[in-house]
Amino acid sequence: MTSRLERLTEQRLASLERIRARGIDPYPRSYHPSHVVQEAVAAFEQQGGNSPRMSLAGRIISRRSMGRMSFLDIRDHSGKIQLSLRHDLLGGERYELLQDIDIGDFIGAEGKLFRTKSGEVTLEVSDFVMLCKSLRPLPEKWHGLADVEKRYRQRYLDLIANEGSKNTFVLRSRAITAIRGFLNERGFVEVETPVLQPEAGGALARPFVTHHHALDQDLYLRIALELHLKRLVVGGFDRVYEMGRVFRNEGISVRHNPEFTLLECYQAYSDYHDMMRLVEDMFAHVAREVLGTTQLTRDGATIDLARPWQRVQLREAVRTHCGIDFEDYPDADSLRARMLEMGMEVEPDKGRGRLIDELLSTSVEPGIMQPTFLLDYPVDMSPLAKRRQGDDRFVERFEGFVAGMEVANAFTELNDPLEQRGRFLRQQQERTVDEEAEIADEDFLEALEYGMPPTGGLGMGIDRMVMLLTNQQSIREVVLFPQLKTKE
RNA sequence: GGGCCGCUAGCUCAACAGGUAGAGCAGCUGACUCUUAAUCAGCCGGUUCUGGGUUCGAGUCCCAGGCGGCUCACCA
Repeated sequence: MTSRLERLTEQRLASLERIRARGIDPYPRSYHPSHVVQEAVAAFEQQGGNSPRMSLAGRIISRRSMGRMSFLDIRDHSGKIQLSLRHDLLGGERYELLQDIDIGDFIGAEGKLFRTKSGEVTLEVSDFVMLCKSLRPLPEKWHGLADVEKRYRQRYLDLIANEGSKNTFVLRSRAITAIRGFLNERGFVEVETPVLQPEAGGALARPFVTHHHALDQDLYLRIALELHLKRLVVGGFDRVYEMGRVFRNEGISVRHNPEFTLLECYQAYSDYHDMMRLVEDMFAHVAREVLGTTQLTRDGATIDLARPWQRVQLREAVRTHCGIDFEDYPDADSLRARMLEMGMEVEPDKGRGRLIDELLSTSVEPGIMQPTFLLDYPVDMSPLAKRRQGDDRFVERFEGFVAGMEVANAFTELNDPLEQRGRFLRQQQERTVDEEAEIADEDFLEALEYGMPPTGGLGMGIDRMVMLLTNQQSIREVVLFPQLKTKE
């Protein structure tokens, strides 16, 4: 380390030794404050300025010293408060201990609250104890921590220095609680299914591979929750969900972290119309719980998550946005030719489904601001969804979009085991040219053969939902420890 | 993986056209019993991301590399 930081640390180590020399433990076991800061202030205001004796604890975040009187600001999880420490009240020995107390240390303090001349509620400290000595200087109080890389690598500093960042993650937690509450209220049962799997199915994505030594077998980190949750529907969990981490070995971007949190839920005796209703209600519920409103502001526009969301046929949406009716092009070759003709860059290996997906993600998705469901996807994009009644080319599937971002994906689940097997086979045939095709999961197929009731299923990216609710443009701002390359 | 941009004190940022690397905060010493971005006086503090090169002289120009941001590609 550089000499400057070394010197600061040396000074603090010297303080630490002086504290020990006084017979004080700088790292005591516990401290039980009578109040948290916010409650203490609220009680004081309520009682018209009368204060009982109380104790508070927190990290020192700033300090103003005027000789025989000092003010410290401390902060706990609920807020910050000013402490007043006076030489005449504490006595010389106690007051001198302040010499060895730095910004960043934790202390516990007891006394009574009063209001200063300028009106700030302040604890008049009659005694205080050291709770933890800090050996490194905190980021600067006024500008906070701005270095983006440092904010991600040392998130704890970001949380200390930037209140907004902390608020984002508190909101994330509340959103997740709200989702659980919403689903539990409706009779859904939360479960946990394996992260390590012999085959990574349920989505089209490149998995991470690992190895189990005792079994001497390669295992994959899951890329979706789908196939196990549907096994549970077979097993009689009529309403089931899991909110869990999935892993995709693909590019990293402002919308993609290699591991992210996915909610999937399945409701027996339902179809994708019911799932649309569920998505509308869930978004509105969560927004009300964490924001107190269903309205968001994004890029200066107001977005209202309250239902009803717009419903547009995918085919219509693609046709209006880029002038291609993909039903005029029944195979990959003709569609690709059309796209090339329009000047689009097209990977030569992509199947028809992936080409349509490209049309969707490049021309349609970015333009959708208000909550919208695109419905009825071509069957070749969706091997796990049930066909539309009366039109074999499409499946009953929708994706939900808000602010140019995909936030939900749902369908009427395919529960015909023979057709499911056929769909898997077709995917595997395409696999020779397309690495990320769905793999036939024999165990899953066997489960389906026992019979799965008609079921609606839904997947939602929690990180993206939090991005919406917190108006963040990057997924790294809503993931506490985003994936970064190791230094050196 | 491609393109563009960035990396200077613990933190936030300066440094013209290539000419002794600066400031604020934090820290240290002193003064100060209602301050709150406390104030006042003084002081300390640098591998300018790394390694090469050009030059009398490089934070600055060139080459290579590292890490990050944005973007494109990739991506259920």
